[in-house]
Amino acid sequence: MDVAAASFLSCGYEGTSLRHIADSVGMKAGSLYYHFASKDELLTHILRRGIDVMNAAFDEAASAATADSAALLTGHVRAHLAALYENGPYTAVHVTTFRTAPETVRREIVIIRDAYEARWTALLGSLRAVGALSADVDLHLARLALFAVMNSSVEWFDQTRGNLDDFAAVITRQFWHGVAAGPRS
Amino acid sequence: MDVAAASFLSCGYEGTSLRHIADSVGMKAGSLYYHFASKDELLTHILRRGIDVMNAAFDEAASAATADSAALLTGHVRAHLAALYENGPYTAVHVTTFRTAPETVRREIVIIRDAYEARWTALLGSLRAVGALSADVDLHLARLALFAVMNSSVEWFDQTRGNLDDFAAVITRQFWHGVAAGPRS
DNA sequence: GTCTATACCACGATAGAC
DNA sequence: GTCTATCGTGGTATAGAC
Repeated sequence: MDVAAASFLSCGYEGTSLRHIADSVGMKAGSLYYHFASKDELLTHILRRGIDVMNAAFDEAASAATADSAALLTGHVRAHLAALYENGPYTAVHVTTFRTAPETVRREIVIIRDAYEARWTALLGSLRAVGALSADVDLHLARLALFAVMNSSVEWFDQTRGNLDDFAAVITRQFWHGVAAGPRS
Repeated sequence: MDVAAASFLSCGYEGTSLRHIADSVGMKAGSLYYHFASKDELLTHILRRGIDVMNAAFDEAASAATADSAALLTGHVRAHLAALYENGPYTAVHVTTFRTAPETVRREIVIIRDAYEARWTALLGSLRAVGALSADVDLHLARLALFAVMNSSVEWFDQTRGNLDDFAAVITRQFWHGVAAGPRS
């Protein structure tokens, strides 16, 4: 499954062939069907596991309760990035391959995916409730923007060069305070 | 080419078949080869055109010289989004399909793509030079974050429901000032 | 649980008639 | 400029031996 996830990650759904996966692990293509009923089922398993990892990371970040809103958010960003980079390709597959997956797969996965995203929207909502987040930001848009930065980073962030804690901090900081100089107008 | 671009956009490189493209325009697959030497060349043409559109949009935004830095940035964001949404699928293909394109295609396109991205980094650099942008932001990271939000929006922004000017304004505002409440710490 | 062998299909691409 | 016809390849998936 590791090999399959890596292939889905870099080659996409249609670009991944069961023959190549089997070859990579020293098996024949037909043998894979002892473990999985179809290519779609294999991908579904991988995507499911990816979301499980994300949820576990979210749980851990949530349990480290902090009074400071910015620190709480940084912790969650760090957790999401860790899921993306430190738990094999399962989570990252989501970012790159969900889009082109067959409709049957998407319909099944989108449910748990939405649940994960809802946790983030709720997190931002709670930050707003305590007055840490500006009252006029659209929670939905804010979450999408944050996800966009975190998820797109799989295409350009080199984890061998940069520290993940620093990266999470700088992303959160930019999201939180913006890039403008000086005091807020 | 419109049909081909739409297919690359929604199905990806491997998921797009020349037979389907031909069918959609009432032709036979073989006939396409009178116009294009290969599938790769077809995709290359489309990606090239997408970048041309983006550059033209950037030019137009740059020509509308403004003293106000935030307004200048908003204009460029509006232009990039317009390229994404108002010029057929050519620009959007870039966001979704470049990643899984064959290496030969990517190698050719990445040059002009990098040039476009460099224009944005230069734009942000000039904003910092006039003191509008905080001195301690990483220009490269800031550009990537902004691109992440703009480009990912093709997957969730519904242009039939939202006005593009408003959308550009809200994205820029969030990027510029952040989401935190109250005065900057 | 993995193998061999294979069915069946869709793909990109080419050749040559019209 | 489009057609028909076809080649060769590689895809998912199945059947049955071991």
